[in-house]
Amino acid sequence: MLASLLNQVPLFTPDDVDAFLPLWKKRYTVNRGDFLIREGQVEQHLYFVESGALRLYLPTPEEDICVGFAYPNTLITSFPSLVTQTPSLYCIQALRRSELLAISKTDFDLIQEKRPVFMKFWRMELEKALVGKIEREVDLQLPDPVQRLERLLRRSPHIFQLVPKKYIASYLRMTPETLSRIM
Amino acid sequence: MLASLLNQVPLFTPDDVDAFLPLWKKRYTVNRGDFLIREGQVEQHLYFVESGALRLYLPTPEEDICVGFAYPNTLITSFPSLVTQTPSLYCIQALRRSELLAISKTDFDLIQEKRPVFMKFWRMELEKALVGKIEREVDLQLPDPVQRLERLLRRSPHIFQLVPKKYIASYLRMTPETLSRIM
DNA sequence: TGTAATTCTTGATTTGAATCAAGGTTTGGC
DNA sequence: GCCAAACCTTGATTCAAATCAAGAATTACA
Repeated sequence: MLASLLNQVPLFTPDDVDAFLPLWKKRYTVNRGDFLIREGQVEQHLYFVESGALRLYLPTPEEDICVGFAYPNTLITSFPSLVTQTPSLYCIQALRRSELLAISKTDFDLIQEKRPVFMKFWRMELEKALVGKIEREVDLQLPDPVQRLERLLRRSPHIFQLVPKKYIASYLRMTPETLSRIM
Repeated sequence: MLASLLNQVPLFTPDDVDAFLPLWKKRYTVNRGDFLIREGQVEQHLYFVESGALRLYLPTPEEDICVGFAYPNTLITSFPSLVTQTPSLYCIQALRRSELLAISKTDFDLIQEKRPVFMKFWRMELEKALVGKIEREVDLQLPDPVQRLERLLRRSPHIFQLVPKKYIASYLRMTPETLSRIM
């Protein structure tokens, strides 16, 4: 599953893939409600979702702010914590029973040093992620809830099947009631 | 100016810096109101601001949505367009007379291939940018305008000196009237 | 499969930011 | 240094989304 995805990356030779796959050493199965990481912990892993669904959110005194979702074939981590190795402000919680593969930061850093193609790969992934966040930044600034919804429907229609609407409402910075009324 | 900044990057040897600096070939001086890039153009450069101030925004039928600022010692570009080499949705406009240095995408890509340290440098810059955007994503989701303002005041107090408040208001997704009332 | 917990929907009401408007201030350019 | 343009402030009013509330539908899992 991860294998077939990596084999589709034009950058990688079969040998690159063979060097990479064994680094995804840990296999996690989490139940609905379980946490991959909680606020205060330092993120040590990058996760690949094989099955299930998860939410990434910032807990605040008032309410949780949902900032992302993960589902099969996507990567997830508490990125700021992983990069800076400081305590995470974010939590990652399973919305249903989920299976994940994990690679440690150490192993990931090492293979980037050993094989430049992985640094290039990661650079490209970061560029894609940044482009996505820039689009998201615009989405969040739209004053009209209907427009915000439309843009998410266009960009990620599948998440409406995978994730309870109340989390999507938070992600779209509106109440569940408002989302329900405009859907 | 750019030189002294690059010399502070621990990653770089003096030789790296010597190889990099000459690639910043073009020098632009733009007047207040001038555009570095307009919607529809394909971004070819990464810019370094030596003096002045600029805004990065998405023009929409209703209103401009301000998504960023640049000021001395910062980099700016229409990132999605630069990376994907597709027409830019964004505009970059000078808010006052500004002086910039520019490196072409081609030269930047080449030096990353030639000298791995530049790939590493760029990866780190991308990581920083992504962490910044993740913080910004949370800022934008805060329902209370006062909290949004507070977070910007904490993170970038200097821009209040550099940029007209009406653009800051847009950046904070509120009207100039609201910003004026809460400042 | 049955039952409890969770999530979703719909209606009534409140509230706070947007809008509209006008006067005052600062800034840019000649 | 002067003038026009741009920007900011403040007040009155409007309006759309949040809140409050309750019942319906769906989902989890024993």
